[in-house]
Amino acid sequence: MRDSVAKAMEVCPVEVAIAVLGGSWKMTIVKHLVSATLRFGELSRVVGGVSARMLTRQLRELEADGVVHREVYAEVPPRVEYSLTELGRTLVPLVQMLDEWGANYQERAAQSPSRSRIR
Amino acid sequence: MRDSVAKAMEVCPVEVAIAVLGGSWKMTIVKHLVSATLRFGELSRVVGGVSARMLTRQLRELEADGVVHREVYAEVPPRVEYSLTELGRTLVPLVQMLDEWGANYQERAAQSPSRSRIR
DNA sequence: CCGTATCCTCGTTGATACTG
DNA sequence: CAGTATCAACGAGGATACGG
Repeated sequence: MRDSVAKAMEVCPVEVAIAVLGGSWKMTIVKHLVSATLRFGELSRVVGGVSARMLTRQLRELEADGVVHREVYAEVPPRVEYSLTELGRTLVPLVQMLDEWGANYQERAAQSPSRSRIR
Repeated sequence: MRDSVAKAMEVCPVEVAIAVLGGSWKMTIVKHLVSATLRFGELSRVVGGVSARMLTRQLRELEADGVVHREVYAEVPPRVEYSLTELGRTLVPLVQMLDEWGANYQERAAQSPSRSRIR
């Protein structure tokens, strides 16, 4: 398990969940893998604005945390497919709630578009 | 709104939720505020191992994101109380799910205590 | 009691170039 | 196609000291 997750375990279960899911683009990745198995390049496209370097890193962490499965096909050109593990599929209702909450938050923000500038 | 949240809005609603809730100790703070209004010092105690500096910072961000309300009482000695806003209370089911998922993850990890050391 | 100010370190991320 | 290597820049976070 990753150190950040181990550290979260000493604090609170909610922090464990955040440690596993809180990385940049991670939940977006999981969200897209809910409905389909995707190749690296496909993920790169559906997740907007992520570099190959970051996408690789986030996928490796999700794999290390047992959420995502990585299947490599020994072909030319190479093909690598990513899918949710059994554990990953337990995230489905969570992803839905987060997505809905985020969308609702976005709507509210659109109604009062002030910026509070915390530094 | 904070820049990280604005940035997340351009990616995906789930990222918005993560941007608001993903900071260190944030969900732990929210979790504890679900059942009670708490003073700064009380939060400092129930959230383990957080410095005053970080706790202040996380609380200010949660306030900026409209999740937490900060009430200052002009007394000596000073008293500052933190509570959930209406928006913050919409997080309650989310916090419960994250807590359960994290606890379940922790149980699984306890059964296969391997470490994958991703750097 | 409830913070802020300052300094410093370390991890994370972006950009770019390269490879099996 | 699906990455890795390398370097530079940035920001989060700890330690410590101080203030209203």
